[in-house]
Amino acid sequence: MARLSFDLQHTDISSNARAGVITTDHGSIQTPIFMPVGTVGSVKGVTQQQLVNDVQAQIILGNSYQLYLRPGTDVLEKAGGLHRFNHWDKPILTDSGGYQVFSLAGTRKIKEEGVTFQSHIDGSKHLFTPERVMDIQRSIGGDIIMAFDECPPGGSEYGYAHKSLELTHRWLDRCFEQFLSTPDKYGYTQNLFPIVQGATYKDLRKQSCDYIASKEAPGNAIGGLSVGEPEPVMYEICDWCCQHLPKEKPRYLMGVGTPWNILECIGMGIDMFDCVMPTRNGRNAMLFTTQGVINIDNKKWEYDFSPVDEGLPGEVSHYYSKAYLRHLFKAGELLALTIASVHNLSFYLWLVGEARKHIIAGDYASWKTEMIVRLKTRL
RNA sequence: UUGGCUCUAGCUUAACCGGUAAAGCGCUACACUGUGGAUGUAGAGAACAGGGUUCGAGUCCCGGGGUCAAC
Repeated sequence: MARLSFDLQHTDISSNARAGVITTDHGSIQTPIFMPVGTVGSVKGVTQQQLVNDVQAQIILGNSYQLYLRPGTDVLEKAGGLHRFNHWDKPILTDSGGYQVFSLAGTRKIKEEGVTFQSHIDGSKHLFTPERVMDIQRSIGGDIIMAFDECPPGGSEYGYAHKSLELTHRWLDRCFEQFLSTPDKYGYTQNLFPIVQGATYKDLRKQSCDYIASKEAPGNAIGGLSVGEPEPVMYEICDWCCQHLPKEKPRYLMGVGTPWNILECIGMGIDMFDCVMPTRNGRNAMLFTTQGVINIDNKKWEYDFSPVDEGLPGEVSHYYSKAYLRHLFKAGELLALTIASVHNLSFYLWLVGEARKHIIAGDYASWKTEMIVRLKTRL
């Protein structure tokens, strides 16, 4: 039972992209990697078997805010942790709830101590402090757990971003103090990743990168991007952060993004991604394919009996036709949501796998440029 | 057969006294980035065939359909 390690195997000669292997007590992860989001302990609409066999997911997310509210840490502890509760034997990463408090909760009050907020489920009042969030994530039992941060909205003013960043850093100290003084609960090692903030301001981001790096955590995350700022700004800040974060540790860009976002950011040196887009947009009939973006709800697919995506190796994308999947969406069938989610996740995992191959082959930059044009095509 | 009620967009319903037709759902598109089967935005689409009164009719009259009740 050991701390998470990162074996950096290849650095692309044509870009800053890297290929590596992350090792945890629940197995290893080939990077760059995309991590499906499993908010309440399930990836919406997708079974664990489908995640393993069709999607070929190597690690999934869980959400502290959601799991704390329901079913509650008591149930998770009695179950023996989330891995046993949802029967997922591979690595799990849990988000701290910092983002959810900002995006989901109704009224919230941010103070030095922590955040008081109202549950989006029943309106009940709760207090999240860095210590409390560490305890919750200890109970959930993720292999990777995240620091409790404040995620200021895109376009935040410098003054606010600065104050927010300082608070996030003070909270980070408390997270580490609590994390290091509490034991692993289920016999395997948990790893705490700190999160860079600083909105769209380079000096704040650099300051944050330096502070985060000083924690010497086994991995580092970049938060507060794709929260409303223009895409070029997101790229610029991501690139900047990559330049200032340790090379020998995995870099995790939180909550991003579109397939082309992922390829661009891999080129900057990001190793890990998570995003709700493949599943959420999938449930809303948006398919990401090897040929471009499809809105399967569109009338033009009514009589198209070709497979959802012939270019993808996985079975799901060949098994069903576009016309059939459109029909299922129109009919409001549950199966539509599942097929779209499994397909999109398969595509995302295939995409990062291809990226890895081209990093190792040393032609990532040219492959990426060509690929992005194709993936952005609206079919 | 007689009497009452009723007829407006694909569906369900609005519109002061007669002044030039709105909405929800559905449909056609678009948006969605540490979750949202949600939501938002844009668009297409209508008066019971017909006739009359009137400067002007969804609105009044004749005629037609539906429905309920009595015979």
